[in-house]
Amino acid sequence: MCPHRLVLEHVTSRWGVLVLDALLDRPYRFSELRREIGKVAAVSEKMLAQTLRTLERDGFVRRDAKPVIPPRVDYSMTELGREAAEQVRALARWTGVRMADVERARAAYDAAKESTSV
Amino acid sequence: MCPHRLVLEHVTSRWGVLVLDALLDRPYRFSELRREIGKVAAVSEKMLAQTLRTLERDGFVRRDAKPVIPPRVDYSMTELGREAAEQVRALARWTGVRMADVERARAAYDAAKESTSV
DNA sequence: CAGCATCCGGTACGATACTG
DNA sequence: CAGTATCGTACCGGATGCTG
Repeated sequence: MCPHRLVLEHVTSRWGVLVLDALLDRPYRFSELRREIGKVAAVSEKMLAQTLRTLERDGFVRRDAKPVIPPRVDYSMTELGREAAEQVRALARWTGVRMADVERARAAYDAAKESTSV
Repeated sequence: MCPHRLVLEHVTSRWGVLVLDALLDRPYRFSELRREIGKVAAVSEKMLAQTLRTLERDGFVRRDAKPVIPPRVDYSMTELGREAAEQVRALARWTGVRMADVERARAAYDAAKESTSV
C-alpha cells in the first residue's frame, strides 16, 4: 500500500481534522486544545495525545514542552502542517457550503427507497 | 455533532477516497471498479458496496442499474461528487509531493526518541 | 454479475486510575 | 497539568455463502 495513503489517513482522521483546524488559528496547550475541540466533539485524552503524536511525527505539529512545574506543553503548526491544514479546512468548509445539496440528495434517495420497499 | 462532519468522513473514508478518485476519470461497473481500486489496495465487495451506497445517498455518485441479465450497474460522478473528488485528489496529490518531507520528519522524530530511551 | 446476509476477529476508541 | 497504563467494548472491515 502506498505510504502516502497513510499520511492522508492521519490528516483526514476523525481527530486529525479537528486538531489541524484548531491549530491553524493559534497555538494551544494540551487541555486547552482538548476543550476547544470539545466544543465540536468530545475527544478523550488518549485519542488527543495519540493524534498529536502522530501528527508531530509526520512533521505537521510542533511540540514544545517547557520543563516547569506544573508542566506546560504548547502545540503549534509547522509550515508543512499549515499547508495540510489549509486544504483540510477548505474541504471541511466545502462540505458545509454544500450541505443543503447533500441533504436534498439524501431525502430523494430515502424517498426512492421507501417507495420501492412499500 | 455537526452534520457536515459526517459528510467529510464519508468523503475521506478509507475507500471513499479511492472510489472518488477512480470515478473522477470515468464511469465504472461494479467489478471493474473493484479491480481498479484493487491495484492500490484490496477492497472487499462488502465495503465497496457500502461505500458506494453511502456516496450515492449523499449525492456524490450516480448509480445506473440496467435491468438486464446478467445485471449491469454503472457508477459515475455527479457534479457535486466531482467537486468533492477534485479536492480529495488535490489533497492526495499533495501528500505525495510532500512525502519526502514527512519521511524526513519521521526519521528525525524517531532518532530523537531513540536517543532519549537509550 | 451485482450485492445482501451472516459470522467473526482485530482494533479503534472511551473511561478510569495512576505518575512526574 | 500533561500525559501513560490498563481494561472493556463497539464497530469496522474481511471471508464466505446465497439470491436474482
